[in-house]
Amino acid sequence: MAQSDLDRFDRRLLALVQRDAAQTADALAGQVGLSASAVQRRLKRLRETGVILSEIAVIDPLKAGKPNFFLAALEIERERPELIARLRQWLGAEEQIQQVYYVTGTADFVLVVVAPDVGAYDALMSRLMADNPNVRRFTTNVALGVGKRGLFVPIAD
Amino acid sequence: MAQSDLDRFDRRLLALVQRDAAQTADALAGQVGLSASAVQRRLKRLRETGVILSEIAVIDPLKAGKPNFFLAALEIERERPELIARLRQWLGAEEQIQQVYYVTGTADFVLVVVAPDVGAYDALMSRLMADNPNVRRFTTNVALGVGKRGLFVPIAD
DNA sequence: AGTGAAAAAGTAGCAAT
DNA sequence: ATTGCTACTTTTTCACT
Repeated sequence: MAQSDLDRFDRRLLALVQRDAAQTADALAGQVGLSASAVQRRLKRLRETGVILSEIAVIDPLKAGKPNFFLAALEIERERPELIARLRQWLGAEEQIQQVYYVTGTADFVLVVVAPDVGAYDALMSRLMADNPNVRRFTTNVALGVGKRGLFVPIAD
Repeated sequence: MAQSDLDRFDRRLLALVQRDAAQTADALAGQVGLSASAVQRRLKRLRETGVILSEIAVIDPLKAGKPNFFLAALEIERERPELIARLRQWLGAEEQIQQVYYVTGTADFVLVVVAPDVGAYDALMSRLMADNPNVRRFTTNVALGVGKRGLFVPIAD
């Protein structure tokens, strides 16, 4: 499903379920101006075509787990592009690595890492360096707090 | 509800619904070893006590919206702590600012920003600087791609 | 896309542990 | 205090218009 396949109703639905995926189809129907079954059909299609990747519960880290957040900026040797794919795969497989951004600028990759404590973070990053020789160095910013945490994607309406 | 109030069942439920919040209580019940009604009660309680903040649909940015991601590192004047609360509030109110981390190190705040294009990002950051005089400067990393995007919080089992 | 019936899931009360 | 069961209600699913 390409972006152009999303009509106004789909886009409005996506905006709504990104904020609250637990709403009933009936509630959504009222907001977008369709019947409940039309909403169901559209949501089903959006899930099947991968526009909606998943529906997840967002947990308050202060109330469950009390993890620490770290931001790591990796600098890569670009001479060996074949190693980059391996690195991406490695990053994707680590559950403590929550987010991976491939960036330009002072760094090449920026990671959002969540770990129970500094020791676990250190252990993770040691493994990262040991397993991926093309990571030249990295810098870490330790998060003292998290002000906001979301995955909202704005959709042109 | 403090963390210590979460027993083994709660923790296992949280681990499961963080991956898939659309599962039925019956399916969850089988995985944690409780009845469906016990699961429902616990989930309700976890929502009411704010351990579960929300349930959201995760959208594939490439298939909907095709936004650009930016990582902004803000450097703050610490001389006026009263302005920091205002800044935090400002950041929280902006929908394009998806995530805010309060960090130590080279920067004070790191933002994950999602915007339709560079122009929208520039406009946002101009407003940020205009409205918050205590932001001394910021650096931006433009994301060429996003390798992974999640909010999973590991919970000691 | 909407309608309506059947199936499934969620909610609430209750006895038992 | 919390479980599992059961009756009840809501929501989803699906065939049909």
